[in-house]
Order: sequence, then structure tokens, then C-alpha cells
Amino acid sequence: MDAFYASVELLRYPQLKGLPVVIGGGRRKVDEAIRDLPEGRTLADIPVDAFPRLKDYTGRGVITTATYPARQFGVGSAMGLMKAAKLCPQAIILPVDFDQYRSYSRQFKQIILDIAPVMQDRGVDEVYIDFTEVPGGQREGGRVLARLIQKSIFDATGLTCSIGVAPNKLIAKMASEFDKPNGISIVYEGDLQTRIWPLPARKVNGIGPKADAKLERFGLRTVGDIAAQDRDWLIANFGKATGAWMHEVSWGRDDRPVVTESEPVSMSRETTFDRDLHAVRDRAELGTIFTHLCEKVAEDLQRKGYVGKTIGIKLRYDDFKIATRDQTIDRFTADGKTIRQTAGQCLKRVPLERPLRLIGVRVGALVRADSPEATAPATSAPRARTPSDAAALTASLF
DNA sequence: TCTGGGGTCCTAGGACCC
DNA sequence: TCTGGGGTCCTAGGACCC
Repeated sequence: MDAFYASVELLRYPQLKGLPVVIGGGRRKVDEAIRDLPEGRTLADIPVDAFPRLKDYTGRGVITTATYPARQFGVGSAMGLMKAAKLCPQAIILPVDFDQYRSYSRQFKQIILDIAPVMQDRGVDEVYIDFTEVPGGQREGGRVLARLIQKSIFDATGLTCSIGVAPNKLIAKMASEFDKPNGISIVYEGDLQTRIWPLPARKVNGIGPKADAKLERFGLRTVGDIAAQDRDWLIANFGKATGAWMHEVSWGRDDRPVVTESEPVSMSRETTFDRDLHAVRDRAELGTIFTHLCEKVAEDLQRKGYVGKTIGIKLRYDDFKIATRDQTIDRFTADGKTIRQTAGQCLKRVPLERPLRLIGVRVGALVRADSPEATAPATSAPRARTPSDAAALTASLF
């Protein structure tokens, strides 16, 4: 989906069309500004001048989506709001409304499923679709079906998407970016050298900032640069699995199927504070937030019908370093109190000297609540494999 | 002016078991 | 006399993705 969150917001506020708009934070200041918008007969009547601007925003957070006009200014997703404010102070900022995006997400996915039933969920705004067995799926290399999907989604929702059609997921994903927004790209096997090899290595799904930097150190910039390397050389320098994988993807090879069903592995909740908090000085506030996160995870598990038995915490310190601790208990649970108690144990094993920026709670090793394992008698408790961290404040702070 | 929230998968070492 | 071999589970960290 093209600029998904922003596009959904423009459905509500069509008067913002063509303007630089960013969706981000969802933090208090933006929420308040939106709440204070003047009354209009409809949302579309609210004057553009009444919307909050990036330059008036001070606080934490990142941009989740920027409209294409905003991108003209160099503003993009994952960018800090303060930095974005420098690049495009006049941009309108709106808070994230996840419920709304999820609702549109369900809609567009259902529309696709009705046309092409072999679909893999890739998050709120992206899917893989297997055209192979869809009637007409091969016409014009898939372009006819791609157009049908685009039109069906647009007619039902007013949202646009970009589609890449290729012999496998790897290439299709890259192709989907060739003609954004509202574009269709067909890439054939024989197009590898002309259309894929010139791309920066970073465009490969799975090559992130770290791998890209390392490739760069070897002077490898493009997918073609990787393809030109010896398989054994790649393995020697990037490891057996990664090296072999890089060799395969650089030659456009990918045999992963489109997976239509999957079970969640973990569920978590985390929050970044408006200001850094200290375990001792801000103990009460932290304790409240911590308990709340545990309750939220418990609600999520119960609502979706899962139980888990590995409970963990995540801390992000003011220096952005992350620490995690987890503990596996002897039975599956979705109970807030149990999660809170076990997470509290984890907290005692982690250093708490530095100010904290974020705290999170996670439940993993999930099974369906109605599965046999979920209700089976408690397994023998795993022995403690959790040596106390010498640096930890062992006092029971929470 | 620092940098969200919710995920998945991989690696690696240690404990433990047969 | 230094000290097998394989497998699973648990934990911590990290890369990456949407």
C-alpha cells in the first residue's frame, strides 16, 4: 500500500491532499492538537490552517509515514520528528490511529483474498500473492490481474497500492518499488541483469544497514557486485548461511513459498517515556507503567486466544543500549498477575543504574489457549539458568 | 534535535540428557 | 590419561522487517 497510514488519514482529511503530511508519534502533543481542532460540519471542513505543524512540535517520536509531498523535503519513515521539523517545518503532523489502519488493512486484504486466495500477510500494509493458479493470472505477465487488484482496492477504499510481479517473492518485492505510487512492475527471469543487478544491495529484503556497511567495506555496492563474487568467497567472509544466501539472492534465486497461515510466536507491549525515568527516583511511575504493560499483554493474549510460558522484559537505556531478560515458567499463562510477577523477577536481574527510555514486556513460546499443551499439567520447572547480574540493583524495586 | 512499536529469525554458549 | 557425541532447551543479544 502506498504511504499507507498517511493515505488513510487523507481519506478523513481530504483537504490535506497534495500537502506535506507526516504521521508520527501519537504522543500527547499531537493528540491534543488534533483534539483541539475546530468543529466542522465534517472532518473535511476543518481548515488546513488549524492543523498542527511539525515546527510547533517538541518531543520524542519518529515518523511512521510521510506523504509523497513531504518526501520531497527529504522526510521519511523512521526519521526523528525533531529532525524532520528542520527539513520541513510546515509539514502537518497527525497522530497514528492504529485501529483505523488495521481496519483498512483487513479490508484490502479481504478484497485480495476474494480475487487471489493464496496470500501471505506481511504486516499491516503489505502482502505476497501467488498468481500461479489464479484464472488469468498469467495474462500479460500478471499485469491484468495486478490491475484488477489495484482497481478493486481503490474502488472499495480509495487507497492505492503498488504491485510487483515476478517469478519469486524476492524479485516481486523489489519490483513493487519500481513504480510507486499506484504502479505495476513486471519483472521476468531474464531481466535480472538489467533491472536487478544495478540496484543497491540494500534493496534486497534481508540486507539491512549492517550487512550493507560490511559489503561496502569490500567495495560491493550493488546486487550485481555481489553476484560477481565467488560463492566460496562470500561464505568465507559472511559466514556459511549468510554467504550462501547472498549468492542465491544476487542471482535472483528464491524458492520460498507464499505462506498463507502462521501462528504467532510472541506478543509484546512496550512504551517510550516522554522523559527518561530512573528506577529509583521514578520508581512509582515506572511501577505503574510496568504493571499496565503486563495487563495489556495479558489482554492481547486473551483476546486472541493464546497462552505463553516465556515471559520477558526489555529495557532501553538513555544511551539507547538494550537489555532483555526472560524466564520460562512451568505452565502456560495469559494471566496479568502471573506475567507481572514473572516480569518483576526478570527486572531484578538487569542493571538499573542508568536512566531508562523504554520499557517493554513480552510473552513468548505461545500456543493456542485451546490446544492440549495449554492445559497440560505443569512440566517440571526448568532449573534456574539465570545467574543474578552482578551489576543489578538486587533490591526489589518493583 | 536523537532515534516508535510490534514482530521474526538467527547465533552462540551453557545446562542437561541419553 | 584429561575430558565422546549428539540433541534439546533456555537465555541474551542482535539484525532485520513493516
